[in-house]
Amino acid sequence: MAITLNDVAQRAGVSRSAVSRTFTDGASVSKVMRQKVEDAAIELGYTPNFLARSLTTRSTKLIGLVSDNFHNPIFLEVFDQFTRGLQDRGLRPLLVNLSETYQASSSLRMLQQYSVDGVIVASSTLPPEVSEAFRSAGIPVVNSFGRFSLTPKVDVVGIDDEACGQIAAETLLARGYKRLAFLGGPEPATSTQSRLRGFLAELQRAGGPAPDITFAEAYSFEAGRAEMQRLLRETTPAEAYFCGDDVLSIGALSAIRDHGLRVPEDIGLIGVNDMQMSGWQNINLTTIAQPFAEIIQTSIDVIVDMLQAPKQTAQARRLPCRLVERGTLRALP
Amino acid sequence: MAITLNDVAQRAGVSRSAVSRTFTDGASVSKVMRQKVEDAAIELGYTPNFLARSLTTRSTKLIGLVSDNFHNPIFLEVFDQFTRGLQDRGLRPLLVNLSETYQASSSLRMLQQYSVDGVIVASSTLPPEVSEAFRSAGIPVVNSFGRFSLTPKVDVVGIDDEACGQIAAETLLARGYKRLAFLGGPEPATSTQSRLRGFLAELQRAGGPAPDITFAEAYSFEAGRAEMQRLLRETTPAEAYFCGDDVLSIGALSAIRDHGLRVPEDIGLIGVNDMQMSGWQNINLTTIAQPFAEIIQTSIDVIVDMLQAPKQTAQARRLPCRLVERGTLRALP
DNA sequence: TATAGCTTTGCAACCGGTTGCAAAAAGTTA
DNA sequence: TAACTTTTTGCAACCGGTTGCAAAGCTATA
Repeated sequence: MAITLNDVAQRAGVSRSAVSRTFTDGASVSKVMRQKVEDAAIELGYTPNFLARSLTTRSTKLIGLVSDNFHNPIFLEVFDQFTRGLQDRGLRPLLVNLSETYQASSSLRMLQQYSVDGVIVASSTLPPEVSEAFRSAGIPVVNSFGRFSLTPKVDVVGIDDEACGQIAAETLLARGYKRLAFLGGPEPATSTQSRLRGFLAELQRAGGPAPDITFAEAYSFEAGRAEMQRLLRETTPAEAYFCGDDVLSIGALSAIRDHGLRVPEDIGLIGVNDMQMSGWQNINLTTIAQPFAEIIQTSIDVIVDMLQAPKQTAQARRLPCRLVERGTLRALP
Repeated sequence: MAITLNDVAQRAGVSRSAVSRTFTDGASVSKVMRQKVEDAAIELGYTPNFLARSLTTRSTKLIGLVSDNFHNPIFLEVFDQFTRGLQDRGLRPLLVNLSETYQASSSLRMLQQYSVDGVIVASSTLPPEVSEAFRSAGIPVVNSFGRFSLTPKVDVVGIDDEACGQIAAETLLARGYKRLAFLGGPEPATSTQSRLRGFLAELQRAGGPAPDITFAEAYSFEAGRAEMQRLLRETTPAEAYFCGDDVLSIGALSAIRDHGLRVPEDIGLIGVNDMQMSGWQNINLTTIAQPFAEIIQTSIDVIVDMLQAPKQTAQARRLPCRLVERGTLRALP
């Protein structure tokens, strides 16, 4: 069916090696040889088979892109940029969607079977063991949006979650908010824990009062809304909430407004991520932006480096967050 | 580095064929042989190389998943379901993100190089030629979310855009709206044109007045917002708008509210898609739902069938839309 | 126990490429 | 033109598997 290198060689009246060489750059081929081969190739519509080639070259240009975040809207930006970035470098993303039915362990086996050149684990909620398993199997791996560590077992690119909590605290205090609260993502998530830690540390340093602390069931609109509804029903609400993530914040925002309270007049709200919808004018959420583009670009750079040179020791990189002022916090006094 | 079939054969003291056979089901291997091989394989941590295998079996289980919709939030649901559905059937999605810099033609070449078993083109905006190119190259292809045709060149699974426009018209008329308008996606998009056609036909049939017709620059929040702002500034707004898509509707919604008008009291709005955010209580958009799950499931079924049996003639399937009542249209009289 | 029939196994060729090596061709220099 | 380089080319082995075929092993029957 498909045209192979043999067909082209025969058509051009040359050896198989000759054809192979004209299609691998840096190989020694004369002008006239190359011409003959290219003519034949075009005539026949030949395309080299990458997978066959990979057998000997030991490089498939396939990168496993594994995530479990498919429901969070930040996924939109993240996957758009990852796929483009990889494509721009001639790499191909092989997508893995982890879920209850598709476990991390089977994804390792599967990506091994496909001889991926490397793996990007894009998730802030997956445990480090997922990335480490790839490394143990000898596959270059980088954990994007992962947790910072001074002694990481795999390369990590993410934000400084504690600094993020600190920015939230500083911002809220600067605006004169007194009764503060933290509304986190799922309690076991390390990202939520680190943000909380940074938040508390800064409040304490500034001599502020201890905040209320609660956690939503998931990083989702419904979970944020449900938790805020519970808070409004069962507690005296705080003056301002630091929410673990934007989609959570938007859920909380809807609960507050439905309860007849105004934002930011009655309650202030600050999120984390700066996803697309946070900027929509009917949401207009004040938030701490994750530098998506930089994290993704850096992750790709790291994996590309690892493909070229065997890995050195693992390194964790923290990229800076920044405050994005919108309409859910009252103005500076 | 990696363990190969040879290593296992040697370790188990058997031939290469024996090892191969224990790992291909349906092959003839005795109990004791299988035991020996499996022991050696486990001991060495052997995983068969799928790509090498594909050379002779002519099947990679790789499915190209090509799209250009990465910015539209419906992408969230679509990709989550596609990746899971493919995984459940033992297929692997190789993702292609079409853009200005990465053209359809190069994606064909690239997917050929990787010998994908089939391709799913998931887009309502890409021209039919994109899918047809794959078919011409002999690659099984299905166009998900594509346009219906009585004589399709490739298999298509989508909704009936005209029926969708008809539902919109019926719904608006039933609520007693008189001055209607259509706010479409980009004018050249066939999905927008078909929805408009169905909308107009039904209005005419019912003896309703001709609607105003305008188009947004893109299927995006900003485009919907900008176009609605222009309408509010330059025209007398209609009583109700049928918007080409949810994200567009949400943009329009924000413009209307910013303009000091109420929805649904002053202006009614109905969208298409029923994406996740449309159900968020602070958006609460009345819309016509696309049956995402069914479209995706059907698309996968179609491609799987094509993998088994050589393709018959192409067929276009239309799956039914349904109205989702929320809060952006006034109640029935 | 000899023979027929079925199952299991290994050999060797093949899938579509790449690449080290040595021979052939072309280019330089004297 | 001969001798020496340098470049180009083809051969053959290899990458990690699969598979048709025939030989070997086993079981059942007479």
